[in-house]
Parts: sequence; structure tokens; C-alpha cells
Amino acid sequence: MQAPKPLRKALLDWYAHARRKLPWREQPSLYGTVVSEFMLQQTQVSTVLPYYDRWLKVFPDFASLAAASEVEVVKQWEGLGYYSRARNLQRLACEVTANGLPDTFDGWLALPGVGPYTAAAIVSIGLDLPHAVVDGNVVRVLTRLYAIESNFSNNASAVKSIAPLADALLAQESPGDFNQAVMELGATVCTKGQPSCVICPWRPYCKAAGRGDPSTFPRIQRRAVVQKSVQRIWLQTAAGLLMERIPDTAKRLAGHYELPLAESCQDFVSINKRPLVIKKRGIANESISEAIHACTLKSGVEPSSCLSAETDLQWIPIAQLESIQISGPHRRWIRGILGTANS
DNA sequence: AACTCGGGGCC
DNA sequence: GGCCCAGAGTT
Repeated sequence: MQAPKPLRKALLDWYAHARRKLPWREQPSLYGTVVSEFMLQQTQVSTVLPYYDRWLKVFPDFASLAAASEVEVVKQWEGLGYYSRARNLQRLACEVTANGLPDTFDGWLALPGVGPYTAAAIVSIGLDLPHAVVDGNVVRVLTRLYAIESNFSNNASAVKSIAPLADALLAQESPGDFNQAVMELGATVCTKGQPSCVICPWRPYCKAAGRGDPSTFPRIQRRAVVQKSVQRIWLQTAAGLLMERIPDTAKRLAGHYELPLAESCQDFVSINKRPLVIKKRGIANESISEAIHACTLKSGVEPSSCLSAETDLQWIPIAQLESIQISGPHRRWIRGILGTANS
């Protein structure tokens, strides 16, 4: 390995002037660090920014978050995805409010929603403890720096393989800045498609840049995408729009509302043959096509008789759509359809 | 080790 | 349209 010392200095000098002004950096606090790290799990900085600002206004500290209701917490998270993060963050707030803040890596790791990455980020940034983070950015930057040609079977094995390198490189005296600097480099310079090697502080040390093929790293096998298709209905009456509530016991989008599945309504609606619109969305390795069919009630059926305890169907007055939790794509689709209808 | 969990940005 | 993103929990 290249002597780590010049690499550390080059990176930290670059980070001192190139780092983006982000709210959790401008007004640093342990609470802000924890909130930002939860939001940033599998989510890009630009997406997180508005959520972070609003979150700190509504829940300014651990105690206020611990005291909030779960519905309120998930409502503030709406649209950000991976809702277990919100519930885990609140459980964490309850635990630290009751038992105090951990001061070790293992102490943070034991809290809900905190894995190896998040624990290392929190203790390095918030407590100056020397733990290296390994996320997607770090994997990309280090596999390029050393031109590691291993074909990793998945992301987890790449992280595991890169961890010792990250530990060896870590600047022990400023672990928080070093960790953020590597990730900042990955996010702004050593990007996936076309890295900006000419402005990279590690250009003189980078094996992949020297060879001219940095964008071919890391080499990680991706899972095949599974195609799925779903039929949904659009049924609007004087009572409002028919929506289906996803049970609290569901793993995905528990407690959220979506447009009803056609199979939940087949007993009482007539479905127009041609769908109103066909939308697509992705969830992890699934590509889901959702056809939305405009419907009418079968003759003689009253709106109230559509509702039953088994299906979780509810009439939502149009004016109240904003105040319930709706999955992000469905909220956009509904706005689009209502907007088209009104114009 | 494999699966599940959202949504948005980007080429 | 495919890929990726400051990952963690469950099985």
C-alpha cells in the first residue's frame, strides 16, 4: 500500500475547501448527526435536504422526538422511503432519552436502526473516535485507488473486503473529517459514470486513474430485475376517492394508503377495459407496472357497502387526501389525475 | 448469504 | 429504462 500519510493530507486539504455547506455540517450537533445519517441511508443528499430542515424544526432534539406519536413521526418521513428508518429513529430517541447517550461504537451499534456504517459515522463525526466508515462511496473510491479487480457477488461482500483498507487509511487524529472527506470525494468527484480525475486530490496516487479505466470499478454483480404488474382502480364518488389502507402488520408501507387493488373491489365495481393510465415504479430489484382503471359502482351498489373490515377500503374526501399518509408515487399519480380532470 | 424495504436523480 | 444512492433488519 502507498504510504497513507500523504494520501491523508492531500484528502484533508482538499476537503477543507471543497466540502459542501450542508446543514448538519454548518450547525453540528450529535442529534443532527444521527438524524442526517439515518436519512442518508440509501438516499442522496439532495433528496434529504428539505426533509432534514423540516425535521429539525418539528423535532429539534431527542426528547421531542421521543415524545412524539409514531403517526406524526412517519408523517414527517412521508416520501423519503424506507419507513422503518423513521420508526427506528424514534425508538432510538426513546432509548437515549431514558438511558443517556452511548459514548462507544458498540454502544451506538446496539441501538435500533444503527448498523456498522451508521455507528462508525456517529462516533467518528460526533465523538472523534477512530472508526472508518464503509459505504458505497468508500467502496467506489478505494477500489479505484487500488484498482481492485475482484468481482464481488454483492455489495455486502465488497464492503467487507474494503473495510481493512479503510481502517488502514483512516486519519486517526481527525476521523470525522477523514470519513466525510472520502464520502464527499465519492459523491462529488469520484462519481460512478464519469469521475473528474483532473481535479481529484488522489489523482497522483490512484491506480485506476493511471490506467485510464476508473469507471470500471467497483466490479459488483447486480441482481436480476424481476418484472411485476398490478391492477388498481380509480373510483371517485360524492363520498370522495376510494383508497386502500395497508395494514400495520405489512412489511411494506404499513399504515400508508394507496389506490385500491382491483381484486379488492371486484365484487362491486365495473372496470373499464382500457386503463386510465399505466405507471411504473421500482422497489429494489423489482420493476412494477401499475395499471389504473377508471371504475364505476355496479348498479344498485351503495358507496357505504363497499367498505368491509377485511379489505381496509375507505372513502377519502378529496380535501382530506393531503392529511393522510399516501405512498409517494401514488400521491403524485393522484395529483396528476385530479389535475387533469379539473383542467 | 439472500431477501426485503422507497423513492428520486441521473445518464 | 437501468443503475445507484452517507444500509439495516430479518430469515
